Amino acid sequence: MDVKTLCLGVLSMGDASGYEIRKVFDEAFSHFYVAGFGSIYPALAELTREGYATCKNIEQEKRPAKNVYHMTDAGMAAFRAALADTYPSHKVRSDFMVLLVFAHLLTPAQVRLTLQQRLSDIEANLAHIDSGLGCGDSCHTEGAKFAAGFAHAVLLAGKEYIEQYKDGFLSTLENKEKE
Amino acid sequence: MDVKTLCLGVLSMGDASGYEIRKVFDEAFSHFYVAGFGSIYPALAELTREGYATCKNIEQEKRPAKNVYHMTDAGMAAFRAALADTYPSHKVRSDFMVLLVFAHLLTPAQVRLTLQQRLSDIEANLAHIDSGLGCGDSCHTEGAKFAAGFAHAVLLAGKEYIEQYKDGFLSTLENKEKE
DNA sequence: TATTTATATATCATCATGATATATATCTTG
DNA sequence: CAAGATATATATCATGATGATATATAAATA
Repeated sequence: MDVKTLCLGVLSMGDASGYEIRKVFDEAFSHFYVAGFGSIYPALAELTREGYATCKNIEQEKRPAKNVYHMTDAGMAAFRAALADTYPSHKVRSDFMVLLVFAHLLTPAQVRLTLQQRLSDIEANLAHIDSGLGCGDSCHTEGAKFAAGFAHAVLLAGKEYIEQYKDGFLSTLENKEKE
Repeated sequence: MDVKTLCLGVLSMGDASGYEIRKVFDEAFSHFYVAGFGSIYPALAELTREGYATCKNIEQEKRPAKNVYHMTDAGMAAFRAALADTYPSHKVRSDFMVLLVFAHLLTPAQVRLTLQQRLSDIEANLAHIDSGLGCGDSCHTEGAKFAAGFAHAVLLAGKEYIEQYKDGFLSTLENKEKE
């Protein structure tokens, strides 16, 4: 699934500017998709060119003007078709796990810090879901709740695994170092 | 962390051709990093150009010749430096979760299939780790074992969540459809 | 015998990333 | 109160990753 399709998804929840779409990615979608301005603005420009969205320049008081995008019927049809055609892949790209696999090339202190950083990131993510932002104001559907629950369960399992095995792992690394 | 750095990591475990490096990505690293030929070959070419690896063309009987890469001391130093400088990020890109969030735009049958596909992918991943390939022949270090255990715990939690809440979720979607 | 799978490398258009630039206004902190 | 940080808003660009395609051979399978 590309950023263009996901922008259509955000627009299916209501009209929005590029900046507002980015906030949805950052807040509601952050547990399963990352996208920045560099992807979103070109995507919106092409959706407009293809007739899947229309763009209206809105003047604001005490704020810069914004370009608000609105999804067309063709856009909605394209989004439904894209969903029906999407395989439910689930990919992880984890520098955390790379550091673990090559832990023997780091000092035990560096590995300890790595584990602590991952733990505090997980805790921040869990807090984000618990606060309700993981769903977003915009999407309080059954599907969004199920997705948030899934993300929560997965994060919690990772946290518990690290907490349970961290000390044993670090001791082993420290002993190997002495040899 | 880019593909170039991870290729250095694979070479730190022993000399290898591009094709063999790809197999390591596919087998040992598949739970946290995806990379194909299109990324690996250019990365190896640049590592050679930078003096971090040397390349030797090896003729084989009944097989095409291969370019075997060997890490230099400068390459090892660069790899250690890159590890020390890497934040332990952990990013998910999940079309599965996108489909969940927009489940109201699919039929309940499509959502059911989506959940089944994810479950069988998770089961395949768990079996891969249980078989020992998740660590790879090459890396049977403490770090690789810890990483494999982490991946296993996270996958299992996802599987259990889906199994536990799947039926309730699908019933709700079916009831909403009747309205 | 025919097809698929495995070994092996290379290239390329398309897409995503992350940084940088620009401009203004509000909020916070010392 | 002034300085700096944060929030609103968009655009661009070099670099890097993706996924597909091309090419060639041999072994395994049907």
